[in-house]
Amino acid sequence: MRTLAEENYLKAIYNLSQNETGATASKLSEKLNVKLPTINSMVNKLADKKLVEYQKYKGFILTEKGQKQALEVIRKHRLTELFLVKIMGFGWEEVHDIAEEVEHIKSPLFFEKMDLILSNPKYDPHGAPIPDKNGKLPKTNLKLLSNIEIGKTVKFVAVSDSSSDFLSYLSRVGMSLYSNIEIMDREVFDGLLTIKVNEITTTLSGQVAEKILVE
Amino acid sequence: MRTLAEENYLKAIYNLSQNETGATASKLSEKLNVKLPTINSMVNKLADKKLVEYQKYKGFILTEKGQKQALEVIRKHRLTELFLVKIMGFGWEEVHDIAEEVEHIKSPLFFEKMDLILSNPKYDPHGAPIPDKNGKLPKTNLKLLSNIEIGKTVKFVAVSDSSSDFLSYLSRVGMSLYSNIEIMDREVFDGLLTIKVNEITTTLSGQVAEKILVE
DNA sequence: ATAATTTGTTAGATGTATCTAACAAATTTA
DNA sequence: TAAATTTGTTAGATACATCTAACAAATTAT
Repeated sequence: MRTLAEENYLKAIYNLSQNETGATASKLSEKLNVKLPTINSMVNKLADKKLVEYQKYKGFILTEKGQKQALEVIRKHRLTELFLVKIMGFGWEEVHDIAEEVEHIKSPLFFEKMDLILSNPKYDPHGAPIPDKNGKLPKTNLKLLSNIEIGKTVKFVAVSDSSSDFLSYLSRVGMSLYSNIEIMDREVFDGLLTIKVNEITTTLSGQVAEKILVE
Repeated sequence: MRTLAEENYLKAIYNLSQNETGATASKLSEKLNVKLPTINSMVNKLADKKLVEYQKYKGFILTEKGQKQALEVIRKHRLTELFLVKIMGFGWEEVHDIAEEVEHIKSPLFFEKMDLILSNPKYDPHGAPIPDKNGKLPKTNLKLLSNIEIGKTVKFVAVSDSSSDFLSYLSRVGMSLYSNIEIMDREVFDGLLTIKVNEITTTLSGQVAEKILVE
């Protein structure tokens, strides 16, 4: 049986692989808060199980089997987040940590019921796509708010950081998913951004703008 | 931090202590599906942590601290069962196994929200009392259906077996919680019981009658 | 292109939870 | 009560997931 640690490694490798930089030992180490030698021995085990492929001193990639398993866990995570928000009344900034625990529940029935109650949802409360039962992801074509030209108006559809701190900050400045954002101005020096959301003009730092996904 | 195994031992010891026979190593071994030497070393650890008291070759009892922790887990289990039935639409025969997993979620917020949604419920879907936040249990005065005199009418308020097999059987013969049961006849030889529920006459074996709690 | 730094690996230890084999105590049975 | 059985304990092994210390390879900087 898949252990808790294994599930977390698969998920982390999957998530890192989505970035251009790919999944390396040190990145995993940082992400999972685990020392490098531990990463090494665990990845060796995952390789023995044909879940990841790797060669010494190169990065890791998930095999098809590994990716399928990673997506199962991610499906559980995202379904849970949406369930927590829609059915249980949590705020979008509260659900990440709870879902990190719930995603490891084995019972398929539990998640099938969530899926049913939520009517086969496609996106979680942070705009991330929910893989379907076969691990298929809805295609999305997202851009970073930090790259949009001045003058354009875009729709806020996802965040790339689900931490409570970040999401609370967004809520505090009145930004919520699916609102329209008009790009008023951008400071060349540091990317400081002036935007208009719901008739209100706000200023966001470059770091924040990089975590906001729009279309 | 409390481990998963620890929580399961505390819960099992608590449950066994409720029976007259008390919690012994071999009973725990059977209940947890773990060999005797494992029980031994685990109970030693729990004793080091002042969660149980025990002397060699005697049974175990929970300390106040151990009992408090056991009741926390039991609270989570029973809240979860009720949530699964009332909010998620599961049948009472489906929820035990799922709750066995969910009860180990750490997030207090998750269970506080369930408690809120369910309005501080007092009983789970099997009639078992839900400990409150301080570990207090509502007093109940239950009798076994197998001990009720012929001619009496009683109310079905709980079961002592939450397994899917048992509960599906009860549903199949039309018995659900809070229905009134009239004792028509009892066979002296084997306790075979004839009862009337909702105008329908049914026969239950002695073993089944022992798992049905009434008042 | 060599030195310094970063990144990755090996070796060996630790804590948790489990096991089997061997034995000891308590209880039951003849 | 002595033998048989059941129940409990000790000793030692194993798998998992982690660690530190030491070293090796790859990358970057001088």
